[in-house]
Amino acid sequence: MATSRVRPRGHVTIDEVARHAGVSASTVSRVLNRTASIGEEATARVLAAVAELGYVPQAAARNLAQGKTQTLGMVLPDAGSDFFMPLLRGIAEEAAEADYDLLIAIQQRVGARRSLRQPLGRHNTDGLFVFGSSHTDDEIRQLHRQGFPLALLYRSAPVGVDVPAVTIENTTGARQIVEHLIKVHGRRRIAFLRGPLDNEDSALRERGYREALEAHGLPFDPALVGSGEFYEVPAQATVSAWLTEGLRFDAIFAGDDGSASGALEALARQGVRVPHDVAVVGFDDALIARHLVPALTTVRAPTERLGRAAVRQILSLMQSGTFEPSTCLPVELVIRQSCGCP
Amino acid sequence: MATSRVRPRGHVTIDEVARHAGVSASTVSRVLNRTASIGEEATARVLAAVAELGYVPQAAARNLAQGKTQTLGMVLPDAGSDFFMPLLRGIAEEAAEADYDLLIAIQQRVGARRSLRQPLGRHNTDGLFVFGSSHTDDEIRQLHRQGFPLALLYRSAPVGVDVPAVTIENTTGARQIVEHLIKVHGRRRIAFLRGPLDNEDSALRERGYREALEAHGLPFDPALVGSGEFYEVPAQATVSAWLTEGLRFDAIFAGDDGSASGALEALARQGVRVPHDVAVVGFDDALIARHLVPALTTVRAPTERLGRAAVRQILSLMQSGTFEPSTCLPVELVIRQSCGCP
DNA sequence: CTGAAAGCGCTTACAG
DNA sequence: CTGAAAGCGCTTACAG
Repeated sequence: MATSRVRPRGHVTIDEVARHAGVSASTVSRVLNRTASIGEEATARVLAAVAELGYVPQAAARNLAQGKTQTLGMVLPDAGSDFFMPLLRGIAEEAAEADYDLLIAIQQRVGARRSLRQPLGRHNTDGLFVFGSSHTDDEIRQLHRQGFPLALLYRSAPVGVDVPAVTIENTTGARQIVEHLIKVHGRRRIAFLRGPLDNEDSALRERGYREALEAHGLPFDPALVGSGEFYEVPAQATVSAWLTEGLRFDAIFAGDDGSASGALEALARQGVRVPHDVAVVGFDDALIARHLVPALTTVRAPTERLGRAAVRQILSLMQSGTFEPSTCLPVELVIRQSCGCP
Repeated sequence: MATSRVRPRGHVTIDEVARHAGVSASTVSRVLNRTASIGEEATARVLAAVAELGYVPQAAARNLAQGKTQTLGMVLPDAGSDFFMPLLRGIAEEAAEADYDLLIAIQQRVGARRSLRQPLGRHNTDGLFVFGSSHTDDEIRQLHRQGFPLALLYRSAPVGVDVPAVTIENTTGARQIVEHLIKVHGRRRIAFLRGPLDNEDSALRERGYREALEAHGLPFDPALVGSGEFYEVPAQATVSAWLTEGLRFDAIFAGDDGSASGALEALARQGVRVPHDVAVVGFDDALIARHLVPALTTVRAPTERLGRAAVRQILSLMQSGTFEPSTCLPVELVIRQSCGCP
């Protein structure tokens, strides 16, 4: 029945290569993985056979034999703004350089949450990146307890959970940009548009905001803090409401560029001049920042670098068990016109 | 030596579940995969054991046994603009619904090109999405000849290559937006900023542009076609040069929103009023479109839908060998202010 | 409806 | 330096 030449799965196997090269499969494996020193001649024959047959090892078989997948997983929020491309690029490139694949999943929308089995886990991945609020503290704790390698992006580790976390200098960046408004532009009533209440970045940026006020003897006025949700629409609504109710302020520090954009929109609609009447600054240096009118002064978050750093940390954790518990990347003030600079 | 309770790989296997449920591994497999009808009682015991032990099948073992990976691959251009997030989301979600994983790779930068083995191929994937110009015609042809399931995104199939291709109504969209400039706003000297010369979208948009001119008896003037490269910087340079050399035009149809943004920038710098002196329109409806000043009139490309359609096509190809050779998704005119509308 | 057995394509002690 | 053999954890004819 079965013809010996038939290739049932449609791909070349290591045995065919071995036969072709006149060696054993073990030798082929060792040559390809450089996992033992092999004689010159045998090596040459193997390499020739591999090239001739176009052999590529089946990932599934390697994974099964080695007990690892050589794959890293990443869950992206359902939202998916332009913010994630640089992150993805950093992770994918750095992972590829270390010969790891990247499996991604889009977070299930709220409601359908956690319906079936988790898309990413130790059944198909050697490690997982956890972004911002894609997982709860408890979920992170549980994964970690199972001994599953994790790296956190844009958030720090829950207490007692010893995993690498890569973040940015939120507090410093926020303080610097608010101080810029105070010192360079003489603003004194600076409003803050915060992000979601459970968002760590937002909390730290608010801290920086308050530190800057304090450092310059300005009072903190709770009335000047409103909800921007890191999103245009709510930010616009908040600023419109402020204007309607006659709140006095001469600057707005938006928690991110999205809410800054909403703020600009609200101000423009009511004829408030930016930066003359009200200065506006943001955070992230998203793609739109340069295109807003006036061009947005903001804090640049090194997103791609952060992705790369996270890959290095998780690989280090997986390979040697050691890692930097927390890596905090510096940010950079990006001065444009919305703050009042020329 | 080896304790019988030791779990060397740190995960529950199907044999443990079988033992726990008092059945064979075959039965467990059948229950989980619904691949044969199993007695009620056995089913219940298996399910209970699975739940109790928290069993999740190892992907590698399944893949090896089944000869498939249940994974789809996607190569993203190195560039990685905000354009890709919706695409990725559409693909990832639709794939997840069909129980497929998504493996992504970032295209190697030019120069390092194709250095090692391909990151994505039949060794780790059941099918591959090919975006725009990420692969050459020859590469596509070769993959197809190897019988590897492919779906093309934002490009049509090379001649003689019978694979599903999902595109958008480039020509119609371009014709419509140019006709809008002609009919509604009375523009008669409309310039075109084309994309890369090898880009299919750009060629089709140029065709739509020319069709619109022709339909309204306007002459085609080669001087009015310049390079925008689907990118801000070159578009800005081209428009600046036009202005400097005194080229007369009363509208610009930019091949994409990125080049439209560059055009607006160039016009603003030289004090040309938009849309009063020169109307500007784009293509894609990227995130920045609404934020440009004036807000950009453009053509909306249904990127997420396109991703979903591509998944359905490749799955159909893989499962039944049948597919729509070409799916062309409708686009939609998005009227804002840069064309002259109020 | 159910199980024993073979097999998927690799890797890796073990032995030489 | 090299090979035979066992094993990774599943699935799936085959037999009953």
